[in-house]
Amino acid sequence: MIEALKQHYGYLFEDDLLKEINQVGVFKDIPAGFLLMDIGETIKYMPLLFSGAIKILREDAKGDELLLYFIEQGDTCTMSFTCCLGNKKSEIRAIAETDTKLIMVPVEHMQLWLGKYKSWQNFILLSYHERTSELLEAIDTIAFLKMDERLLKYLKDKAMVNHNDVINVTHSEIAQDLHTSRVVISRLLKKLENEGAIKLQRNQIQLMKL
DNA sequence: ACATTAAGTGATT
DNA sequence: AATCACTTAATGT
Repeated sequence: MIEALKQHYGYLFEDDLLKEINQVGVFKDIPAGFLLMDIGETIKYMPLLFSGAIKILREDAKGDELLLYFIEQGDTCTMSFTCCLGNKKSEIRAIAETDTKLIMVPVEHMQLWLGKYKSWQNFILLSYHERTSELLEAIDTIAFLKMDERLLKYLKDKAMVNHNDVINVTHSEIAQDLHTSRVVISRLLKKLENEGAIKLQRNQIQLMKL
């Protein structure tokens, strides 16, 4: 496992830190669709991604979801950091978008390492910055883009994290992520298909031009 | 062959 | 852009 760590995080962390991560972390193989963290749960571990992607969702009062952003390799969940300081509960839901390999580090080490390792400090600050940017982007998307533009962005993002232009989703799953109705998605997808941007099949969408 | 789930469509608000 | 109501198509048992 230490080799895998070095391979993915060696360029970020010094050897001593890698060793510590290796000692206290738990390596996990997560299948696509697995619920990693739900709203209201206390966060005990922070994930360091090796490969794959995780989607981060917000939920409204009715239980409907809204996709905020994806986390990819080299990323961590900043929420886990914020929460461990105040022992707060998660305000987001995290679901594995693809099969994902990651290492779970107990949160109590995070603060310790902040003082001990400069590289860890940088990593946390940088992650913070990246997450904040992505949140702002998510807000912009919801506030300023129309549904057809949001859909197109969604498809592109999805293709990117999956490293594949063929996406396996149903229209209603998209509708859930974008917090709209299936009918609307079906219509917009149909329009995109007529424009030649995508190709539709049952449970599958192929992106033609990006 | 039948039931279930996914997707397409017109009409209305 | 959302909702309803209905149709058609694909898929599982």
